[in-house]
Amino acid sequence: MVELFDQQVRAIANPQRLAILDWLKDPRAYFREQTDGDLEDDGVCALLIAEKLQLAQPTTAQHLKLLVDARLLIPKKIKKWTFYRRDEASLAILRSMIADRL
Amino acid sequence: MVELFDQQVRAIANPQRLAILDWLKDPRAYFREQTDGDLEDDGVCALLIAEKLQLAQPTTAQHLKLLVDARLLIPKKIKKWTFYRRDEASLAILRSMIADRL
DNA sequence: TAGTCATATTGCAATATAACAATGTGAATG
DNA sequence: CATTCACATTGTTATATTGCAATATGACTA
Repeated sequence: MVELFDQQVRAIANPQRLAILDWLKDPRAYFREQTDGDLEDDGVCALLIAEKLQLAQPTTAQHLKLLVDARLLIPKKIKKWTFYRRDEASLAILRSMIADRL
Repeated sequence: MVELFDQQVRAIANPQRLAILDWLKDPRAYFREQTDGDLEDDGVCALLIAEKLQLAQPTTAQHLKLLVDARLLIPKKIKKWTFYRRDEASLAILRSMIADRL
């Protein structure tokens, strides 16, 4: 059994995943508009994230899964897309736990 | 070339190393007194840390080196011992950078 | 319903990490 | 000056991580 906290710290211990979290703070600043789904309210689709990361789709999917499993991103399926946005509540808790334990 | 920030985040992405950082906040609460070197002012010797981690000495040395390389711990050689204490300045910067980027 | 599109999953390679035993090193001690 | 002590380094093994190509899945579209 792995502590959620350890899992979360490992999730952010990677430049690509840190970049994703950072970009999703202000999706409109980093991603172009999408057809179905609002960049802010619904999140950013996996394809746009893969494109911006300059990584293959499966690699990006893996990073996204890791962040979702760690409860740092929230996925939302609409039609054939999956949109990802930050889990702000969880991130706030993580920030304060890190502040505590560091 | 690796960013210091990424190196530091990877350094804390490990339960053993997080424990070391935590214990060194209050060495007297977690470690017994040593012959040469003050637990607070000089730091805690590697042997005591290995013992508390319940890990072999080389494994502990590796964790300590990683933390020193990431500038999160400061080593101090006295006689035949090496004492380790927290690099509070560096840790404060890291905390605020994480708060920023998370 | 066949085909396409976005994403997920699987399998694989390369590299990194975490552990240990064995050994090296440099200071202290008999 | 040989030995011991504390720690560092090296070599090895097992596992985790990060990337990709190939393929599966599930939803739309013609």
